[in-house]
Amino acid sequence: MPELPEVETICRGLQQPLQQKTLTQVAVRQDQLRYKVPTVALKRLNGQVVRSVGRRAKYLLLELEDDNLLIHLGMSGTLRLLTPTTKIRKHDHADFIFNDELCMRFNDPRRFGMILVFKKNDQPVFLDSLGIEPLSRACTGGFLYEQIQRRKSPIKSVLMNNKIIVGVGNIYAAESLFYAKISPLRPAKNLSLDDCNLLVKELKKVLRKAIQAGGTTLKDFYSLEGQPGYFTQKLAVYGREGQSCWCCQTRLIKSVIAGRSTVFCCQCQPF
DNA sequence: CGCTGACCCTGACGGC
DNA sequence: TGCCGTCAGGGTCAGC
Repeated sequence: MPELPEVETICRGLQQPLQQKTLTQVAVRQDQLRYKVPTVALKRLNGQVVRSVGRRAKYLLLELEDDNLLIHLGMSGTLRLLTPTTKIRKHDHADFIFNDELCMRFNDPRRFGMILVFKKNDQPVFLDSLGIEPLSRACTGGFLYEQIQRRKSPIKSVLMNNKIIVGVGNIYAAESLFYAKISPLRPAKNLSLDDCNLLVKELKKVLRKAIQAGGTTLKDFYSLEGQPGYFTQKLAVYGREGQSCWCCQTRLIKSVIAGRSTVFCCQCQPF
């Protein structure tokens, strides 16, 4: 479900409530996720204090005293903050209960999410192989330009490649390409440095705006309080196939790129 | 090495 | 009303 702005919103929302709280109990009631939930390993978290809540790519990172807890929401995962006695819903996989009877409940119908635990000095290698954060200083047009030199796949695929830049999913890839007026189908290596500069600029802009809006621009987003997103019609192209372009009124078209549907304006985003 | 497509699941939705 | 096909914002892996 969530892309980077949504995960960032959840991360910020968890910081205040969880910081310095002691985890007293982890209750797993459905351990089938992308990887089986490590029920046994989770037991050793009991009694540990939450030092910080952070994010890397779309992973939420809860730093405890001796261990780190890694949560990925996959396509359909949600976290809610409630009391432990709140009625269980379908697909509620796990509860993380804290010393003040606060409960963080993980729900994931499609089971593409992950809950992982590891010792602090034992960071999983896959975190190291991730690309750079799109909102970091390291993410520049020059960086992208350098990365695309040998890539002939469509620029949209490159934008969504987590080994290059992390956290950019189908929606924000489409949106940033629209604002940069670049066709998602263009072979990456055909982009100029100017194209890359503009694309990175628009990508950052659209991500920042979404974070400012609290990640609520998505129709399926649920906040920590369980409130659905507004879906404020702020998306220029995503989900607007067949409707007219805000810029030139041309009918927006859909094309499948690397298995993901992509909406764009062939007038504003020439090939 | 780069890239595509299949796959892991359930639920929502549109067409008939 | 119900059944069926299609699609969904992510990530991994086999195979070309």
